[in-house]
Amino acid sequence: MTGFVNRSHHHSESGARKLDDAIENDPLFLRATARTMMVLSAFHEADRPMSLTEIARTAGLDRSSTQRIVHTLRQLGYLQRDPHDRGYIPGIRIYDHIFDAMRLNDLLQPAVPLLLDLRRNVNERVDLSLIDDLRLVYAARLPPKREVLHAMLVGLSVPIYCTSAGWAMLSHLPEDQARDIIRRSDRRSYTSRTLVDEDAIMEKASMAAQQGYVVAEEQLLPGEIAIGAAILNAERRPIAAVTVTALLSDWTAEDFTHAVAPSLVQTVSALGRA
Amino acid sequence: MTGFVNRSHHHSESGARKLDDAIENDPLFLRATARTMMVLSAFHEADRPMSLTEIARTAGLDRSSTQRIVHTLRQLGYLQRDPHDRGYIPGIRIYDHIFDAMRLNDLLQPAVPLLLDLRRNVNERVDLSLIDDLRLVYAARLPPKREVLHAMLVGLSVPIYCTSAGWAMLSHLPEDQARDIIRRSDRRSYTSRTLVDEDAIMEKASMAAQQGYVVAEEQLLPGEIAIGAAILNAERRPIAAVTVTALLSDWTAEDFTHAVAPSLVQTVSALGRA
DNA sequence: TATTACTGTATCGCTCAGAGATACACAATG
DNA sequence: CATTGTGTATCTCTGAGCGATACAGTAATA
Repeated sequence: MTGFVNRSHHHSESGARKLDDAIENDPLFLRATARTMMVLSAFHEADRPMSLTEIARTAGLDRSSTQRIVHTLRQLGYLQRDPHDRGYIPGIRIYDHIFDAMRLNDLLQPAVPLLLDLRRNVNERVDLSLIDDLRLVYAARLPPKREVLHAMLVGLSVPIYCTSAGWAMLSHLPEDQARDIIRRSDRRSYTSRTLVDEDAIMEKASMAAQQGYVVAEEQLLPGEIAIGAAILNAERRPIAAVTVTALLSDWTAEDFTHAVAPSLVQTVSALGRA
Repeated sequence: MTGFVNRSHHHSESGARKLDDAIENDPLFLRATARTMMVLSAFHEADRPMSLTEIARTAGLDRSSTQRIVHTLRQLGYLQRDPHDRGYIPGIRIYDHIFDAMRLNDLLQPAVPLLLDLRRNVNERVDLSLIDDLRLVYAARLPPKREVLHAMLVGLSVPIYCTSAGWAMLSHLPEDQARDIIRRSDRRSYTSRTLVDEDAIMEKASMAAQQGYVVAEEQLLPGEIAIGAAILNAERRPIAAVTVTALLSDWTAEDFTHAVAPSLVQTVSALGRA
């Protein structure tokens, strides 16, 4: 158990399969570009440096093509050898791109001060996540005092179907779209309390619709409680969500809700207007 | 003035030029892969959504090729249209890769708790940066209470020649390598106090060598003071640096140094052993 | 209202970039 | 010792994709 929720719900249907379809029908689709990104994506599956053969297998390419792509990406700084020369790892140039992505995201810039205010009010972990099909991807994370790396990492993704933020997003979608997301999700039980039943999840979404927020207890991790609310754009479609996360050892569910919900709702509504 | 230091010191010598060289001599170098990454890199130069033509010009490609690459990257989620449909911006899939890069970096994982300890001791901003040729790239950032986005962004890069962390790195390199880095740097004066003279910079490096840390006053931003120290790997080569940054309105240089230096030195030495 | 200059999008031949088979030196296994 | 991994290198043949060209829509000019 690595503690990372990522890597479990991949969005690539066996990688190469999707590629074939695109090539057939789409004359503008470049195989070479897709292959390049598939090599970079191969590291999603890994928890240690990867060998050329491993990358090839994971990306669904042959060793020769992989060799050339890896070689090129290495020249460019997007891949590098592990410090102990045990394999390849993502290179430092990746950092440039996340910087650009966040810099050019016009939700993030105004969000940070408001998120900091929220954290000061509630004094618990505050995260902002962006929607990506079936996932929520953390884009800004404000960890409390004592934390470990993974709680700080931008880019961690969690499923929609079993998170408070996810339920809050579902509550702002038409019912058929919401159900479609739930159905397509690979619903696994992260804890004994994880919701996997479609109707039970829709129930949570409707609570979110009524209240403007929704609470999730022990959906991803035992002992964890989270409250989430969605951020809507001008067309009232959900584009992001804010989550406050705490430990059940510190709060009862009711106390937590009463303490946090008002500030949270105020924050997301301010972000929606921005 | 955007407040971002990035985008000033690019590492690509006109982009296309470097590509030509590589293709000539290197049979394993894939033009298509390089072109793909050049399209993604085009956003380094931008501070707003980019049009196809802008991307093409910045990446040094023609519009047709750019169209196909952009189209493909968009299908894959690495690019997306701006919410207001004013142009292209980096897509959400980028976040996956930074997550992988940080997750697989075996310096970061053990570093975070130590950096948090350090920040608790000094109660000022703490950053960990990785070396990349002439640059330092922020990989972990612990902002103090009140901050804005850019102070939190992983992937921001700053020059080596005019930062405390950079001087600390230089102090652990052979003199010729250090001077080479300085000479190749595009030395601009960010403030009136920015050091641009090679010997003056080497002087700072030698101070870092003696003390194990070095202080930089108003090198990048007026009113800012920073203290940096290098992290060495097993072969005693500098691979990263830790910086503590504060405001001159809160500290005199001496007070700051006395308060922070011991904790900082202890932190980097612990990280070096890890 | 025309005009000019942008957008994004689409089509189509020709050709060289690159796919993929194959080989090799080396290291770490059994 | 054989086996299976690693990274690296070389070659031929072909179809992926280069880049020219065109077009509809929009925005800002005159």
